[in-house]
Amino acid sequence: MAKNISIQVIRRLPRYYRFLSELERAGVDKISSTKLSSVMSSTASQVRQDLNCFGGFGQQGYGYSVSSLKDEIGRILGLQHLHNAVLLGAGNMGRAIATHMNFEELGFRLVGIFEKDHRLIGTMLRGITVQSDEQLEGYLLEHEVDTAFLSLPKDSVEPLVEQLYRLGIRNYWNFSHFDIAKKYADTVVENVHMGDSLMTLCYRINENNR
Amino acid sequence: MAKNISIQVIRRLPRYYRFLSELERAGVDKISSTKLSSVMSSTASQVRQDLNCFGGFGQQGYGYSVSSLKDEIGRILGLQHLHNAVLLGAGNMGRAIATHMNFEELGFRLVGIFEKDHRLIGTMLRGITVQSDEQLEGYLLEHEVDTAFLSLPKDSVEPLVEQLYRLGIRNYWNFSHFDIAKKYADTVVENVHMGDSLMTLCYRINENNR
DNA sequence: TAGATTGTTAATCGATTAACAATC
DNA sequence: TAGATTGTTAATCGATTAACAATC
Repeated sequence: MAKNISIQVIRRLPRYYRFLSELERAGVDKISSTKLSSVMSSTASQVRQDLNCFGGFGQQGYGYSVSSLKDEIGRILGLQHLHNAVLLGAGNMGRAIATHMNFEELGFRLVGIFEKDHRLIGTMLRGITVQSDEQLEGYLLEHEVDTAFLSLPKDSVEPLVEQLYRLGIRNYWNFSHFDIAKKYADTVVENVHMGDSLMTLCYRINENNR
Repeated sequence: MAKNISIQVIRRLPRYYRFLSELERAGVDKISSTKLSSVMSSTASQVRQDLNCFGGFGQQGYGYSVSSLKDEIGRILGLQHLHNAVLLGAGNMGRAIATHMNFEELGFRLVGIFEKDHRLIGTMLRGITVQSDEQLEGYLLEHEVDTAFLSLPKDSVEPLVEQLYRLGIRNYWNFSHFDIAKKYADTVVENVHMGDSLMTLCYRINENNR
């Protein structure tokens, strides 16, 4: 049982999963750690170390079976059991998330969308009717939801997370700059900070041109 | 001149910048590394080490001036000089990016949007008319653009990057799964892989519930 | 069996943390 | 001056890489 896997290894798992899915689709049966590392722009050592955090999935002298390694990593990620999630905020970013992501392949099921702006309430996204944020509490009390996707500005997120936390939501996919984990220690928070990403790109462009 | 700053440090710079901007807005004049580290959920040592990669911005016995440290980090990131960028793909994600990001505060200026789908061509986003992808080459030849934002599916990105690279674009903000940096070694690529982010969240939720 | 490639231990490298002299 | 806090060197910690025995 997971002996404290480092976050670096965890963040590589989705990439292994993606590359193995591609190889499987391309009809590749087996792959060595050396070949897999070249696809990953990594080293064979790292591939073997990473995989052996979870078990010995290879066969000496042969390599790894693509499809069964892919399945193993999917299982390690926990993609087979879907978490019900609500999306808070149906603005531009919320709509992009709702329509763009294949949640069911990523471990989640989007079950409800909530929004403050009356012009958006009642519209449909991905077959889901956008509800008023006033209906959120009632909805959460009646449905099994454990995760919230937050695509609202920071100032709206702070009071919203208070409500969500009170209602038992502990897992957050957070696009805002509100620091959920600092205020609520027993939460699992995955931040997507696209502004930080752009600033990092800016730095690296300038660094590159020196 | 930047003595090979580690990517870990670089990725923390936008966070310093954000927190310092907040403190400045809140009217805070000075801050110690200890206080800044608690805002950052980091250590005082790390804050001082990070900052001293770029110079001694503090004053012994006093701490750091919030506004001038913020300015310094903005300058290090290179936010004062805007890079002209085109957005390729005006689907859901592209529209969210175009309308949602404050590019001018993040080191970029969005100057053109291009799309294949005829239903979207001619629509306006952020005051910019969406153009046909057939006009891309002509546009790039006539305008000074050094960066492309890619919000299209992987299969469209591969041939598109070939065209962009040929036209001299070396900097990419990439939302697709096409591995630009592997094929073109002299590019600067910042990937945003939201699917990977969700899978990581899934892993961590399950890990947390064990 | 011989060749290939894993699983795993050891060595290296680099990042984080601690300590403290310098100094405002 | 005394107190506070930096800048910087040294110590620690952990991640990556290398090496190689195990084994298919």
